[in-house]
Amino acid sequence: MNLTSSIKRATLHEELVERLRNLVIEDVLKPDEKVPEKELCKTFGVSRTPLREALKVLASEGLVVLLPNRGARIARVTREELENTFPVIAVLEQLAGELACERLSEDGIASIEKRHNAMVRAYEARDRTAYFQANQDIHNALIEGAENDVLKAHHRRLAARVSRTRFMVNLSDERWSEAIDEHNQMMDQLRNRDAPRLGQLMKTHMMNKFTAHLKALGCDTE
Amino acid sequence: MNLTSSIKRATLHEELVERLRNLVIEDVLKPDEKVPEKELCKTFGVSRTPLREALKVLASEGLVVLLPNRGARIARVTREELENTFPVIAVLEQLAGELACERLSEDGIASIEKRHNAMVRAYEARDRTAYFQANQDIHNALIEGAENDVLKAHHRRLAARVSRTRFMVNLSDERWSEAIDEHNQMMDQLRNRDAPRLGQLMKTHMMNKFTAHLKALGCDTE
DNA sequence: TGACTGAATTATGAATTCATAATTACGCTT
DNA sequence: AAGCGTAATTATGAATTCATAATTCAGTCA
Repeated sequence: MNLTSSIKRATLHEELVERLRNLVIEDVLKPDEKVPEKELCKTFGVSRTPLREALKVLASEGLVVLLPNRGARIARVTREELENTFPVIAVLEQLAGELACERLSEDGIASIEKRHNAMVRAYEARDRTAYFQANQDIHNALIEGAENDVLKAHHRRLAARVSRTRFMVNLSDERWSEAIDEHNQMMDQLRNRDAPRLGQLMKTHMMNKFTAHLKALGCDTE
Repeated sequence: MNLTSSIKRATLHEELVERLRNLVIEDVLKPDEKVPEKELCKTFGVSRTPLREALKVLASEGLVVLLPNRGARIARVTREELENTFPVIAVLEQLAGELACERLSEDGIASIEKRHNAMVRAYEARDRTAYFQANQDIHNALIEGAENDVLKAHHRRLAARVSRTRFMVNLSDERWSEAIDEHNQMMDQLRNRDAPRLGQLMKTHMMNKFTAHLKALGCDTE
């Protein structure tokens, strides 16, 4: 147990960054919507100063857009931005795969295998929710296994940015089966501890995922 | 000429973020030093509010550390952080190389070749300053040529974080000659438009650069 | 002399206030 | 009634104020 976890939160703006980020990611605050400064101040019971500080941070993360003298709006993720973000996530996951391959303990690999099996079972039961959860667990475990905080932080930021669109698309049966196949190959290479091959597999897996994702979105995201 | 370039700056905090970032990168504000809030307010002629907003943003970028009720300090870059950052920069440059290879116009390649030749001349004249400048120009041109703002933004952020240490190390003659060799190979593959090979070259070039960098730093960075 | 205590000072985080830009509402003209 | 212009209202950015936490410094006692 982490010692700092019991400490509530040192500063209001940090807490607010966290909360506002979740509101954006969970799509409570919708794209292009104006951020209701006054209202949020009331609901959180804080003054405008810390809230505005938090908005500045979120703006630097790209989650909100600040228009001078016209307040903050929730950033809209354009298709172009998705197309730019995905390859970056892919190479970060490639690196994560390579590093995790070298650094994970046998127990760590076993733990990922457990999640992998859970994911396969979810697929066989066609349980999308369980599948998405297990899938995300695996990717997170690999990022964690890379033991590189810089990589983790940048991956996290990028993932947050596009996570909203994940809920907007449906996984086709064809792509789903492909994805499972790719994950099986990844699991094989992880067990082999073949870092370059796992990295390559993860990169192409992510790119395939994104291609399917974009295709499912169609062109109406702009 | 960019139309927005004539507009001074919309908000104080944006301008302050920019200025403070430069003060950190240019090592005017030194690692572990306390950020002199009051003093900076006077020199910039602003109140504490926008300055503190800027500090929050810089903290989210990792350039400063905020200690609750104890103000802000300039972040110290540890050896561990360097070791984590370098591979991430390397894979981003790999991706940049791949994309630039596909997207650069012939003129764009010619322009890089000009900078490349300038770099080689600087090497032959053993002009370190000119070399570093030309070298950075080439890398920036490749990032730019990738035409991916997300990649560019994350690369920029990471580069800013480690740029300070660049001034701390001396390039050995041996490494310098190796670097020129690597750049020649990169230039060849760029002309060939062999994206995977250029990407691979850039990744290993960066990793070699970093290895030399770390070796030159020794273990006294912690 | 040197470490400890506690008051004075200073710095920090957050609320409030203030000036100004943007938006809305209203009346006026055609 | 539609469009324009101006006044009222509101929202925004930034300065100021205020409460509190941290630091400094003087005085005390071992």
